[in-house]
Amino acid sequence: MPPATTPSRTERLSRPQQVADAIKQWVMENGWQPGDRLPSETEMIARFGMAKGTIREAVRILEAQGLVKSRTGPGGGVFVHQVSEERATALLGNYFYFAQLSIDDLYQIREALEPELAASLAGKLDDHQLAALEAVMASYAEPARDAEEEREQHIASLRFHALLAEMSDNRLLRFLIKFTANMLADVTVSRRLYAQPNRELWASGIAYQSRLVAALRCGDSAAARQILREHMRGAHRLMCLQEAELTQRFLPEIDIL
Amino acid sequence: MPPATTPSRTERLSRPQQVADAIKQWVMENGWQPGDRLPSETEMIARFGMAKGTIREAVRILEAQGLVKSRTGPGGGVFVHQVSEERATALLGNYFYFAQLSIDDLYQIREALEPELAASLAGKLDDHQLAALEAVMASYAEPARDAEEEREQHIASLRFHALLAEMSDNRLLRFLIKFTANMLADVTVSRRLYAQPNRELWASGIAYQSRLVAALRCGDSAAARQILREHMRGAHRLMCLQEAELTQRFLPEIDIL
DNA sequence: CCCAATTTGTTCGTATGTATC
DNA sequence: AGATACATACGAACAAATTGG
Repeated sequence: MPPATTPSRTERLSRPQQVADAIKQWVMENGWQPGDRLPSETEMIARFGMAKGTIREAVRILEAQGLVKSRTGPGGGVFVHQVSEERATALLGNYFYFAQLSIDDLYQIREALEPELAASLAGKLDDHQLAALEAVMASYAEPARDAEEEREQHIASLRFHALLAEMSDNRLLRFLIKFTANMLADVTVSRRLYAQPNRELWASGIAYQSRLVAALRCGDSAAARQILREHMRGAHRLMCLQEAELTQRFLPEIDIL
Repeated sequence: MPPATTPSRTERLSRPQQVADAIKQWVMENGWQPGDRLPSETEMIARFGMAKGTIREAVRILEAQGLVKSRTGPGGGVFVHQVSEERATALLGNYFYFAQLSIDDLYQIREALEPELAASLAGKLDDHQLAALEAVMASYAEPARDAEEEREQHIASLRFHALLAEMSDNRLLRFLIKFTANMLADVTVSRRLYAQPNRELWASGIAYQSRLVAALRCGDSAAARQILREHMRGAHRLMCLQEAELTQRFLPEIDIL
């Protein structure tokens, strides 16, 4: 288990926080692994010489971070738990909630990471995996007829990229690409960037993704990288236009600032 | 404030978790911002009809995620708080604690992101910022004489990259590069990859960084990208050699597997 | 410097819920 | 069904920290 969350500051830590840190360290020292049971509440109360409530708050802290899980009943208790990807995504998402990431910010990351992902996967995927990618593409083979369909297709298209990321054995790359796609989905949906169908974006997306799957199949790493690089640039450009148009349409008073 | 951390599952949530989610939503609905005070414990007890301990556990959950902070005394209370970068780093670090990221994983990310960062900063830095970079470089102008110095220089060199990242106005890029560098520092230190001074790595690092600062100064974006790309490739190669050598030295029995 | 008010922090005893045998 | 072993929740009292008079 990783080191304590807040070791640097010299400020007085609350007792539950101290206990949480102590438990963390305790788990590390003993090399306890996911699935292993921590001592029961009663034992911890004795071990730390603190009241039940304090111990419980400490356990809640670890639980909120996704590091432990507790179950009631006989054989129950507090168990070491591997932080799930969903939990990690949510926790990191909190950090960027106030940050106001722009379309440009997100695409700068996508333009760097996704071509690299494609290049590293070329020639490494089996028929089953390639078929799965084509199956996702099929879900938006027809252009959207209204805003609702447009939104669904947009999400599905991001799923294509998430699925591709899933196929990498680099867990960090996998996480970062999926996280960025998630944030992009949040931004575009919350800012209604998909209010009107954008036929050009749809058509170019389909074309790029088909070419990409072909390149992945025949193991052409350089082509895969290049295709995804162009795909990202194109999508970036169209998204910014969309954003600009929307800004102009709904917030004309911004001109006078 | 971002949506509840665990909305998807249909499993029964603990009451503190429910309360925490409710508070989150409450904050979002009212558009409360960092610094704003939440209702007092007493009010929440009345509002949710629950015991004090339950409310406190809920607040602890939010506090563990870095979303609120509480202070005692008059004028005290629970306050909405912007998740700090340190907290976000620690929380995401938890996710990768069990994941066993390899040197290759980390450098695949660095090779994709750092050249992009360099390119985007070329010509945008003022004299003060360029001087700051050179100051960090000066801290390892002389080759290390022992393992301890080698470790220090290694950390300082990662600080160079963190400082560079700090100069980007893309908060996501900034965070990802610093996070990756942090994880790399953890891995190399914990696995003693810097036990013996590596003169070649030191010399090439210095050379690349000098050239980089020059390219940044004269605004040559393409050159900056290319230099950092080569720098990362070189460092990656040398780190892997170091890793291989160390594996061979300390774990010879791995051959028989 | 102390005192009083306010708000979170901690304790303890008890009771309830839940899963296993 | 009942006993057991756990976490979970409640409530009342007390402690500690901070602010202002």
